[in-house]
Amino acid sequence: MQKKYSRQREAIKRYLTGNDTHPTADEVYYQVRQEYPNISLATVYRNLHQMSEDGEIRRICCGSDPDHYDFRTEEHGHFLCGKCHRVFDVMIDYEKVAASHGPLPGTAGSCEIIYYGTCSACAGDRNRP
Amino acid sequence: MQKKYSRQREAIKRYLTGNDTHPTADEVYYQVRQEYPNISLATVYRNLHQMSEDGEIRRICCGSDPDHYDFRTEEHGHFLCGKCHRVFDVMIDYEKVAASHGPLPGTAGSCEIIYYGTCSACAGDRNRP
DNA sequence: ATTAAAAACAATAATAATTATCATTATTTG
DNA sequence: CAAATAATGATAATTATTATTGTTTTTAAT
Repeated sequence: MQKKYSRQREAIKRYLTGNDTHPTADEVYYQVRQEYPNISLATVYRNLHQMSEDGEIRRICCGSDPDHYDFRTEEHGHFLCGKCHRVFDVMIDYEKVAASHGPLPGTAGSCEIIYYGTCSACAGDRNRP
Repeated sequence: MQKKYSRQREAIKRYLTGNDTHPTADEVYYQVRQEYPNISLATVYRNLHQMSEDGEIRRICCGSDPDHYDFRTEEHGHFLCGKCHRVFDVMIDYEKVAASHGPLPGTAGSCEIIYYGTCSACAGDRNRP
């Protein structure tokens, strides 16, 4: 099945690329809807999935949060804020990490490093009761 | 709501503790069923969730696999085999890891490190067509 | 430009994993 | 032992995601 162009996919990719907050399928859906009001959520999922398969983008599975998507494909880590549910990039020296773990039970194709916490913005506005 | 004893929860905990393959809720369900044939899947989920909240066990969210549960609560990493879907422990020196990443966008409560690949057992028996 | 073939679409049904509800049972405490 | 309440089993509901299907776009060839 050779790939064909689609404006919907392009819009999805464009939104992802222009945004360093790594959105979920839902967020992409609501944004791209501005431009294509009758785009289907299934189309968003289909294209996000396809593009990650093709290595064009990266899917980030973080905890119980729905999957987020990242246009940066180079190896790097992430930080999920438990309050605003945004995902931030974290620069990591993977060579150093490789040197700091014990033997693996097989061969690894990839390594995901995710920090869970509260981002400084959310820690700032504490609206106490 | 103060906690009460339950034999079902004990059986779940016992199975988890006696097993270093980190099972999913489903696997726990089918095992504990041997002992308590009419335990409910909801009971399994409820207790696994509750125990992770209480810090008695750890929930491992790995990729698109259903959640796995680990009786070891000390900080360590994991390796998910994409073929047999077993999760293995990986010893990691977190101090070294902390020294190998850039600044975080907030304060992290935990850090999950997961390797995705194929375990040696599964790499061994390659039944080619 | 027309048209035929294939891929992508919108709408929606289906699935999988997990959580919530609720009436009944088990555990604790007096 | 009896009252109070947490835990259970059964099942409904929810959430995120994938599959299906009939229609529309895109591509390539006339």
